[in-house]
Amino acid sequence: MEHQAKYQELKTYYFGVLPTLTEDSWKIFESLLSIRTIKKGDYLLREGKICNHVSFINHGLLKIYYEVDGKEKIVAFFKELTYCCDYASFLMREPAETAIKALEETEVVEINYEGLQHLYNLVPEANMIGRRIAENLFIDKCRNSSNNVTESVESKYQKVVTETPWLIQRVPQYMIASYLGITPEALSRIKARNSKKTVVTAAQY
Amino acid sequence: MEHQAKYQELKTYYFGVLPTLTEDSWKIFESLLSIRTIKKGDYLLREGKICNHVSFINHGLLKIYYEVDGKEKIVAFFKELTYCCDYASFLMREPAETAIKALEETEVVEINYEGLQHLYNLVPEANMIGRRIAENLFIDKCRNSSNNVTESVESKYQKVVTETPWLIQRVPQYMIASYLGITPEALSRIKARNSKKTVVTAAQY
DNA sequence: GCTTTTCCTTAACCCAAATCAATAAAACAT
DNA sequence: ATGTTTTATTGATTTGGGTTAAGGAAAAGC
Repeated sequence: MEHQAKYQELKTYYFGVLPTLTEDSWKIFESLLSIRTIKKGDYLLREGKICNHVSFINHGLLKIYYEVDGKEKIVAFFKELTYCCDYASFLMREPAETAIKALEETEVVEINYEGLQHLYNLVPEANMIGRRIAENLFIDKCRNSSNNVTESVESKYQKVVTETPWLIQRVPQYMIASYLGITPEALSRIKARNSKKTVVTAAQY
Repeated sequence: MEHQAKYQELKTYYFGVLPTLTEDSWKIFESLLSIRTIKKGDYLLREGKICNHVSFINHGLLKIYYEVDGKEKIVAFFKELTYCCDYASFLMREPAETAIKALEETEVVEINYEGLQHLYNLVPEANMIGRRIAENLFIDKCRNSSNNVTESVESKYQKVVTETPWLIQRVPQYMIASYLGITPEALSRIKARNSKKTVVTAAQY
């Protein structure tokens, strides 16, 4: 099967750190997966729809965001070799308050809600994996909002620059601004201030 | 045993909505629990320590907060019949960035990290419970930060007033302010503005 | 190549909330 | 009850980011 290599990737990156499933369990899991491609600018999930899949990204880049009085508030970016989902909508079976849109041509391997419940029933060990995934998601979310509370916009931007340089490369600055919770103008000013500082500092030596 | 009633409460409120454990599994779980009381003003968890327990609150009230340049940033309040933990520290076995402090005399029933892992090993169904708990925590966190992004300080305050009136009763206003991410002065002004509005509105009829 | 659209920057002005400071009101203790 | 500490309010001032608007740079389209 052509997709075999994709699934192998998934197995390695997604579950590599997790307790391994038996070959049989893995087969069951694999049988529940499907592949989807999303063109740049298209939606993986539309606001108001129930999120019905957990998607593992083979390649591409997506954003998850709220739309509040006409303006986007980007919550997160998802790139290849991570999973992507409005987990709140997915788990609660409620309409999503967010939308997920592809910023680049994207390919995902996904499992749908029924498939996952099926898996939990058929393969009890999968509960442990599900637990770890939920735990990791929660921890990430905690770190994230901890950052938002603790740090200034300025240092949040610095963190993006140093910790996720790929983001700067791959998305326009106004989306970074939205992600940081400020306007593009404000981010532009912050950058200007910083580069001025650097020049001054450099000039002193 | 004197604590029996306490554990019954826990069983009802904490696991009531969750798939029930068998009597035997429950016995194992129960054997791993212990009781602790925290005096008003004392810590359930100190910043920098690894959070070693998930605590179910029998009675009392706690706050979880960051301390950033001398000022508290309150993340959440926990009252009786909910669970309380710095889950990020607990799961990652990392020093907590938060502290948890009792705002009232508090009694908790808790399970420690080793106990919980032990439980997961002995009672595989517990993984499902752990999964559901992590999922719920994550969803709560999502809702919360969604709120923070989407809504104005004003409407966040209104939400606290209408949705968690007990908070207003039980904690001083400056902590509500911290929870909302503003200064006590700012909250005082919001209240003043609102009551003025109400008076004006009332006078018009 | 040139045009068009999209994105970024800069400036002037405005506003909500922070800060600083002083006072008032509650809560607590003896 | 009275003094002490803690909490809440109000005012004056500052500030960081929002808003509006305009011009420049870079990408995308043809």
